Amino acid sequence: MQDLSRALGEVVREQRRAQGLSQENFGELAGIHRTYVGMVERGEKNITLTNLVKVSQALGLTASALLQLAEERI
Amino acid sequence: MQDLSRALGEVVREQRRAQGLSQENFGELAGIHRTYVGMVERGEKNITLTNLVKVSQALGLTASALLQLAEERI
DNA sequence: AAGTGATGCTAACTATAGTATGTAGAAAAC
DNA sequence: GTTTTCTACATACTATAGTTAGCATCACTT
Repeated sequence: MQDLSRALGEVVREQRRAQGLSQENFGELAGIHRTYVGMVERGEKNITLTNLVKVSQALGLTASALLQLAEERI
Repeated sequence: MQDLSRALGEVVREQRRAQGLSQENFGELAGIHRTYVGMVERGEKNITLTNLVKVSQALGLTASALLQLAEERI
């Protein structure tokens, strides 16, 4: 979903900032590239399950919990 | 995740069968190809968010709820 | 045992997710 | 006001997700 990707991006950005991390720091922590973090946060990417898990873990959340936060925004 | 994909596949298969649907019927309902349904159920695919949502909706679940069921199996 | 429906599996293709580099601009730090 | 940090964006590349067709097998039905 387009809306869901956008909502997910918002949640990721907020949670990342709440942890005081730059996109670059966060990317290293999650094991993904800094530019990709930006794309996800802007809702430009249709993320796969593996990367959703990476992002979730870096935020200290389960993938389902992160998704639920995104769903609540729609 | 590999484990999570496998677990997700198990859940999808069980839920689909609980609805009395073949992979083909389910595929049509979800808007995805029957062989792809098989691949997902066998945990061979790293599903994207859009397809996770399609599958979830066809099962009458939210994406986060479906994912949570999968996570509980690991 | 022949026919039918459901699923597994392979293989080829196309679309796009994911990776990486470089540039530019804004905001904060100094 | 210069430097540093962060992010957006363009572009190009490569990996793989997603689509499709075809064939094999299994279970059930008649």
